[in-house]
Amino acid sequence: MSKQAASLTLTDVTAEAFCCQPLAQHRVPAETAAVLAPAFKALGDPVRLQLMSMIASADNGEACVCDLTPAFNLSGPTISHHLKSLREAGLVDSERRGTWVYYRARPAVLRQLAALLTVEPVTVS
Amino acid sequence: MSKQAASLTLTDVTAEAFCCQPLAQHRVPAETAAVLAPAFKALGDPVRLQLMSMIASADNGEACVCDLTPAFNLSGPTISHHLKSLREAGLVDSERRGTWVYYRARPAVLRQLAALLTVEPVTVS
DNA sequence: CCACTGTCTTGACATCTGTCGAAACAGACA
DNA sequence: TGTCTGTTTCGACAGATGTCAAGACAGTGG
Repeated sequence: MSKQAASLTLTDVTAEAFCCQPLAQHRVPAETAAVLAPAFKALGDPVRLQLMSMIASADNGEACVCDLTPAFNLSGPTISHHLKSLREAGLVDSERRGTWVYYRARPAVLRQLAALLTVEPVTVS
Repeated sequence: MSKQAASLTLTDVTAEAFCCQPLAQHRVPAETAAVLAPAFKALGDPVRLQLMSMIASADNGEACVCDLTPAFNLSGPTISHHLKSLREAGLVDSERRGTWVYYRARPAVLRQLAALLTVEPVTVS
């Protein structure tokens, strides 16, 4: 069978191909909702949505905190707090290299969320 | 002409084609983030994510509150509250027909969110 | 008009969230 | 070692959120 062997720790968004049937085609089961809702929640703040975009669209695929922080009128700790939210939601990874910390997007998770929201092009009658 | 007349209240997600460049291709501007974040926020609760799915995937495109409520171990007012959140986020519409109230998804908004999260298939080197 | 059913609003409550300043931690570099 | 810079954690606080019970509102049908 597939990756469903035993009671796998399915409760991890970062597992590749965790889901997703489009939300508009099949009812999202409670378990799936519990796993994916936190990711949407993380994107549900304007600051985090921008942070996510800045990270995902960065030239080399990663962004330094030192580049992210000045883009907002917010304190360092606050930005750090938001980045932690994104990290805990599985949307980004962080890595320290010397003095600076770099954040990198996890495209697989973004793809899952996008797949979930996918709607058929247009209802042609 | 289109709906863009003058300084249109662009701060409305429900405006067709309000956006969206994929988040991973261009930085999401603050204004766009402010408009779209509430939609993600609305999907950021497991109950609402399931409600959204139940509505969007309903047979005739609409779901009655009387069908939604029994699917959860939550009081009527609580479900109503969540449905209000979805409505205010522009994700669903509601209509009363006689005794029952029906909710219907707004596919255009879902499409915008999906477009925003779209990531290129796989980074082929 | 009155009662009954379905849905929403109100008021209350505990919890969570976004924000900051202060302090702690991690490396670089003298 | 000590100091400086960049980042995170801690502690605190106001405001938002999820939940419920009680009551208000909307339609149906006597």
